[in-house]
Amino acid sequence: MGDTADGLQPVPEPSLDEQIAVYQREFQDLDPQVEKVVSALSRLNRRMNVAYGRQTAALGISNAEWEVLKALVISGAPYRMGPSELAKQLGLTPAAMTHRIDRMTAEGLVTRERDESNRVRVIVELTAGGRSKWLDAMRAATIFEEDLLQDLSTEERGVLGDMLTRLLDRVEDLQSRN
Amino acid sequence: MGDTADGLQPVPEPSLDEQIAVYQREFQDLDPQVEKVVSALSRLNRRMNVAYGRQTAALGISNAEWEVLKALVISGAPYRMGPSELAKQLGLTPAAMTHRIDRMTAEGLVTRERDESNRVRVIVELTAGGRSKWLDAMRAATIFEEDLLQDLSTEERGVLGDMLTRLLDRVEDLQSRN
DNA sequence: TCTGAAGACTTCACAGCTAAAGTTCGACGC
DNA sequence: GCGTCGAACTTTAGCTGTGAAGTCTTCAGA
Repeated sequence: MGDTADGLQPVPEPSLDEQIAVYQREFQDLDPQVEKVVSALSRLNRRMNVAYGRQTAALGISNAEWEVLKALVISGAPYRMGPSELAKQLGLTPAAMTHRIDRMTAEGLVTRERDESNRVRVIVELTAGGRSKWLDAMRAATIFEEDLLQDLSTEERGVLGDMLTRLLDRVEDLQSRN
Repeated sequence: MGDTADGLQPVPEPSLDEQIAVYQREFQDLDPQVEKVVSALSRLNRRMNVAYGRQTAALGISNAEWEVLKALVISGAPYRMGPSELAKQLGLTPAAMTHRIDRMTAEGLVTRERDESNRVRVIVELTAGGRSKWLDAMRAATIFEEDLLQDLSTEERGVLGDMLTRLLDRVEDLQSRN
């Protein structure tokens, strides 16, 4: 018996267009143009996360930890944020944030201390080591990202960034009105 | 003392451009155009997953389960796949797939049986109920997706789909060569 | 000053994933 | 035939996340 043992084909991974063609057969009122955009977005993101994951793993941190480092750097000097603030930005529950900060503190990437001027609050602060890890990850990431966009001209990059920003505004708008 | 208790601002969520501006201060050789594209992609995807999650939750299934239903439908009639095939497509380990199939079998979304022609293999098959859930989720999803893209003209949608597809091809190429 | 309410974080119980070891079956060489 | 290898799935242990309850602190009003 050959490759296809009756019920199960190998199916390595259907191409985007194949996938959409099947969807159209199964679900008539589907706009293939819309579906192509959202399917590509979703696949692209999964692939990119895999790529980032490999890079951060090579640096001895996890993708999750890199997210925290990024948020702290983005907050600007002196690189301090509260756990719930971090949690909100990363889309996590405060409980998960507590655990992540535990781990990152143990690894020396951040410090955690009580805010003495308001003892309910906790201040998470980036350490020099954490900042240096961020830099390393950033260098690797930008190389990958430049590589990813290499086939797009400068104009195309601008157009793409603009359209994605508009989608982002739109989805934030949709979500704020519940 | 006002809003800003020394070290901690409220910072609801920095806009994309604010974020990139800070990045540029902290990391000189950053191409803001590239960064805008990748940051928008990442944020957009997170928001979209939240939206999908709400919709599938309203139907009584999880996002994870919806992914499985989609893969089975995409495989075409008779909607059968092996666990490891599914795992590969969804980017999961076989172990995770086993658990998901356990749950989905218990919920009547799929059936699991041994392939009698090759008793090492297992066949996961979509049930009528599972197919109907897929349809419900699909209806909700297309409404949301159409809504999301509403500000883009038909031409723009085409251009966006095309550019994203090129990025996808590129990232797959980068990953296949390890 | 005391009390109640609200906010910020942590703790607890549990769900879902990964990595690695285990099980079962089929294929191949002797 | 028989033993071994390899493939496909499952099982187990441990990690990371969620939701809900708990603790500690601050603030406003009696």
